[in-house]
Amino acid sequence: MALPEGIEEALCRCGGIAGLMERLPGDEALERESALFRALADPLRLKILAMLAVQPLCVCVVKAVLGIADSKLSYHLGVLKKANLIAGEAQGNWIIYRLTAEGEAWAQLIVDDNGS
Amino acid sequence: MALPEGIEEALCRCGGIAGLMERLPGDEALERESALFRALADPLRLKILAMLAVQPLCVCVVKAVLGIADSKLSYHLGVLKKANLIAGEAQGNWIIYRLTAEGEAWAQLIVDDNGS
DNA sequence: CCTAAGATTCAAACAAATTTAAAATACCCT
DNA sequence: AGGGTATTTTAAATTTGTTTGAATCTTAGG
Repeated sequence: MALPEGIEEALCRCGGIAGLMERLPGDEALERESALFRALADPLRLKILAMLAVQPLCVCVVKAVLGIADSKLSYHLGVLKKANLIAGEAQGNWIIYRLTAEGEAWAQLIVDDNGS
Repeated sequence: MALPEGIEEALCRCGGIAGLMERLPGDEALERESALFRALADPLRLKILAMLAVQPLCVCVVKAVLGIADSKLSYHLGVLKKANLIAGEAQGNWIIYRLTAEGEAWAQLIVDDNGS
């Protein structure tokens, strides 16, 4: 395999193909990180995070703001929960969701860059 | 709609449902951000970003490291390119990909948290 | 020109995520 | 206990994203 000038030399300096491979994150780390991004990869879910960044909310308020079906909302809340971005706590008839520490960090990023 | 204690009061303080909606990022911002996360939501693509964080590389070297089919790699490079995370420049027979400024920022995050 | 190597495109097959509507669960209140 | 509200679960239908292999494009070099 011939290589373009510049690349070959730089590649040698970092140990060739083998050296490059050693520097990369392991498969489980990549799997874990991509799973997090997958949870963030939906506008509805980002909107939920932005809402919960304002204050903890019960499902019914989130539903009122988004205007979507119960089960659809429940699905998306489940995705965010499984990704450890939010956590729900039952309080009487309601379940109140709030951001986790990790969720807060990401919500910050979303709200900061809101294009407004 | 009755609400749990604490939530209703806090909700009033921020302008009720209407007040909450005003605080959220607009649809186009959410669409734009979720599109970025969608591009990051795959372990193979994160691995490519990690590689390019070491140094710019031609497609053939990336392929040698990942061990996947040409067209598969091309697809994923296309996704990253469309998300503005990488850019390719032709040099003779090769195309050399490098991280964009935005790509660098995200690659940093990935490499930092590699669990090793 | 012709060929070979590097890379992309296309369409079909496949896999994964999302939506929908119905049914189920859990809790409070009388 | 029974009824009503809030939320989740399930399974089927749909949509979206990914893989595969064949065909195409581009460029360098004989």
